[in-house]
Amino acid sequence: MSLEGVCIILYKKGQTTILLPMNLIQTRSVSNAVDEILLERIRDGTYAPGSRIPSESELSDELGVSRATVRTALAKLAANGLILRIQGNGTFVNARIKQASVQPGNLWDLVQLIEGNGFKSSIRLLAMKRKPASEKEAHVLALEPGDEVIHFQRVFQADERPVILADNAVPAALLREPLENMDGGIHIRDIFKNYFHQKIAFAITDIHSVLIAEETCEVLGGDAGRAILQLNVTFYGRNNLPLAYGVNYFDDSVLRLTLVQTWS
Amino acid sequence: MSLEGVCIILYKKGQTTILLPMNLIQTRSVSNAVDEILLERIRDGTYAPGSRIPSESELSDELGVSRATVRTALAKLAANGLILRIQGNGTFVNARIKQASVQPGNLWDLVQLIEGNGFKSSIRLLAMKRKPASEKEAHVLALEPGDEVIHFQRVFQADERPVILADNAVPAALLREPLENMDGGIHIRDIFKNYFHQKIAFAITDIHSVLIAEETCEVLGGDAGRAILQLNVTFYGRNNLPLAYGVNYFDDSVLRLTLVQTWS
DNA sequence: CAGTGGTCTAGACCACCTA
DNA sequence: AGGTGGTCTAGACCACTGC
Repeated sequence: MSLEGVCIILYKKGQTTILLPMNLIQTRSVSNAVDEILLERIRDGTYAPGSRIPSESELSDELGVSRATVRTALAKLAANGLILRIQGNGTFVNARIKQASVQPGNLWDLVQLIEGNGFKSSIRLLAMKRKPASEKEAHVLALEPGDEVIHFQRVFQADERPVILADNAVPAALLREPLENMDGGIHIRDIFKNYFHQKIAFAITDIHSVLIAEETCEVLGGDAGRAILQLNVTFYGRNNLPLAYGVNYFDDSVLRLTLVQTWS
Repeated sequence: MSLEGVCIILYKKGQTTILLPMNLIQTRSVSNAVDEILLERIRDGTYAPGSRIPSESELSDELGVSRATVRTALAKLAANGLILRIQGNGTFVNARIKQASVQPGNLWDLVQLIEGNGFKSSIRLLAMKRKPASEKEAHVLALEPGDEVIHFQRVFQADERPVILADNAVPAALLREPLENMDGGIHIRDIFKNYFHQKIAFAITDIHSVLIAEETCEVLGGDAGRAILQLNVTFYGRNNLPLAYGVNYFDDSVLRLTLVQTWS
């Protein structure tokens, strides 16, 4: 196998041997490594937009892995809309992908949403407190009336400009570690891992259109009375138990919510 | 192989042999057949919500196919959020899936959106005409000023009640068959196949929040000045060329736009 | 520890497209 | 006809989970 998955990946490009920068490596599996190599070649233009990339067998030979492994990597790229696969013809780089701002499976990832729109994202924690669950929160999180939740209010900023107002509620009973000095900027997956010792299995997102509320307008700015998007996200753990409920408001004239969907 | 993919599928359930109804069969591949069998077992409660389903090896033995084939079927179910897979433990039926109204890859499929909300869908063609492309349409469809488009205006109904106003534009130059007697109710994939001799490769959808326009309100009814969702969909062919541009308006208080997203 | 899902291989055949 | 992606197999090993 010509791929070393430990910390550095070597591969041949034409005649030369390339050392892939370590910061690109986030994988422990060969197919993920292949995925990252191909992704990098698409990004740096080695595989130009619209052009045909090498066939499965060629990639399999070049990288020294089986064709099945190449296929799982290609399947991931195709699912994210980066390549188009046409039976009997070849695999092509999707030239329109830049238009998309989020991956289909990451609608809840606000950082990705902001950066997919070409901004630099940052997060500011407005408030964090423990309080009884609202009726809606109790219903969604399957709590009894009076049960407490931890409530976070955060603002996501694009190039320092506030663009998303995010409210999140988590049952206080789930907390396992003290919340002091919590870094509001980390990924929700890690928040749950570090402070709640839970793994998130899936999320269900509701997309609504609403008139902007006064308090929201004060945070986000802009005209009163305009229509904005409201994304309600419920995160679930492994046994279908709800872990968190979030309500996110943002202006779709600033942040475009654009999804690519490949034909099955 | 104990599966016959031709038109009838036989499989064992406990001790009995089951004849799967023909109307459930839409596949020519073994893994699709397995997928449909498992889907049917989830729907009819053979695999109860939240429960653990048989392991990959058990399914592979029972159905007489290889484990890899079972895995591709399970991967499809997992991608649609119907099952949760936990390494070292098992595969579980997602008990919350009923809450979702659309599959992640089918945001543009308005029929699925309506039926996912539990209504019976029907489509009414309001107008169909040939006219010069608007500025926006010309831009999105890569047309020259003055080029003509075929313009459809349709209303999607949920239990006979109008819920979605859909405008679609297709470059007239792409038309290959006369459009008379066109059935506005068929799938867009088939419209393109039958009348344009084109295959759709992927779609890019933009989600916006807007105040309802007067004309839209006349069709959909309800309060003037309320916020509704606007989905702009561009369909592309194989070589990244745009094939159609659609603008869909609907009220998210009637039709919920809900997506399941499984954790990678 | 045994059983589960996750990864990978080497090889085979098929369906489809282009030339 | 030759090459492409699509499907399938049989077998192997690994990583993780729960007992």
